[in-house]
Amino acid sequence: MGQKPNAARPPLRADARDNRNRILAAAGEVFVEQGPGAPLEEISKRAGTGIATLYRRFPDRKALTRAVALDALQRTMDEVTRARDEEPTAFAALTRYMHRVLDIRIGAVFPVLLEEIPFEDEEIAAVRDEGVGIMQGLVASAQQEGDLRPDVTHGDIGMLLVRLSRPLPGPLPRELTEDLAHRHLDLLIDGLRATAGRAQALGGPSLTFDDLQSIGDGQDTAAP
Amino acid sequence: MGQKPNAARPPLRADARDNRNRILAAAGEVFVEQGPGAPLEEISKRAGTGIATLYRRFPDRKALTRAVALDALQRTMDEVTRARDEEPTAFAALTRYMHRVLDIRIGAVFPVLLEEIPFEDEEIAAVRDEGVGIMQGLVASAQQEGDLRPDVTHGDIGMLLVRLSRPLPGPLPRELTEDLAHRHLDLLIDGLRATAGRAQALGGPSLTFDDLQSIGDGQDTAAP
DNA sequence: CACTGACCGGAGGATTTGTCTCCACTTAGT
DNA sequence: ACTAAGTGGAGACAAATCCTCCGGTCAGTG
Repeated sequence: MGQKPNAARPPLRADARDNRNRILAAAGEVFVEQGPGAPLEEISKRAGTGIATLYRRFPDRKALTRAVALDALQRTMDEVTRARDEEPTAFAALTRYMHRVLDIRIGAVFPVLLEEIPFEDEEIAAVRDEGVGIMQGLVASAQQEGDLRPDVTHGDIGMLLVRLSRPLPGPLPRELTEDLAHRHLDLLIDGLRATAGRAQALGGPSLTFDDLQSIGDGQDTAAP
Repeated sequence: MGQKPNAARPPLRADARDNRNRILAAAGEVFVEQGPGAPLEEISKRAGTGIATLYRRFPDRKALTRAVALDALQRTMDEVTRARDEEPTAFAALTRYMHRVLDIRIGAVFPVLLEEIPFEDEEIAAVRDEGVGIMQGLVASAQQEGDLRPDVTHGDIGMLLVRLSRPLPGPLPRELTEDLAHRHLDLLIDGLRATAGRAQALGGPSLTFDDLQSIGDGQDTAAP
């Protein structure tokens, strides 16, 4: 488990391995900035390699997309696990995790995944579901401990992270928009806190991750 | 003032006027969903007209973009003015305004404006600055009245609106993402409220609209 | 009702943009 | 020092998009 079916591939040479990682990182950035259809040449250029190198490691766009998604998901898993284990309260773990997600920017990569990769992809689904499960647990705990307002779902948190992760369009330099994202997340976290004199409960649909999944199923983008 | 230099154009025929408006509306939607580079044919199709009609009214992409931006800005101006005049408190006006902006989705159109239209465009700058001025006034009042936390700027609010306005990527139907946007705005508004026992002030840069403007000046997207 | 000039749709040529392959050159690893 | 793995970039091919042209239609008027 955890190895491609067609195993026994000789390990990459050191420099090739480096290049592969650089391409993966660059692809993450470019997908976040320009969307999942961004030109692959842009990615290879940003990685400092030729276009051929990219195609050698990832036979087509789908393979690259998938690798990026898997990589980001795994890092996110790491973060949520570590946050849960190291922070004193569930709420603290949640906030720490949220800030870290902004840094990874998986929030912005994740929707790409949703659009381009079938929901059934096993390897991805496994990592994803485990991470979602942990998050769900944190949310429930934080609500039981009275720190997190009871009317939000882990789906809300996920979607808010997506919103905050995406870079603001326009001429702002990247570093600045990232600082702003953290600032705005702080603002949001204050809104997530449980408070005695809350005016009223939230309106609108309170979706969970599973709801999103079932909605996604009925979709089709085929052309005649 | 307020009329194109080359005035005295005969008024459009009724059906042509209709088409023009439909194109404008469709362009707004498509730009929001697909970005400012979206194919013009998609716009004309969604407006229910032929591509030629679009080109007849708007000689090129820039003209269309500009018209969309101006239209959205004017509606936003309307909303902020009305909110200020009709609501009992500045904070109430602010929240009402924010919800209305989500409906107009100018938040998502505005960055397009920033990218495609020169900052010096007089007609646009006039409407924009007036709207920004009113917002700035509302923020200051709400802070003086003790309803709005003192460490946010009108720039924060504007950028948060941009974040919330943009549709979530992925297969969610449009209506659903809009409902969710309002839900999440409510969450955010609770974070914006002034509260006695606030943990700590916000970190990160606290930019105003003017800061954004001066940052935008030093940009260039020319090709060799 | 009949007329006419404004208005319309959509086919299609030109052009830009992106994908992916091939091959002569370079370099890590023994 | 040797060699198999790795590399880069030109360019053929394909797709998407722009924008114009022209025969047909319809709103508005007398």
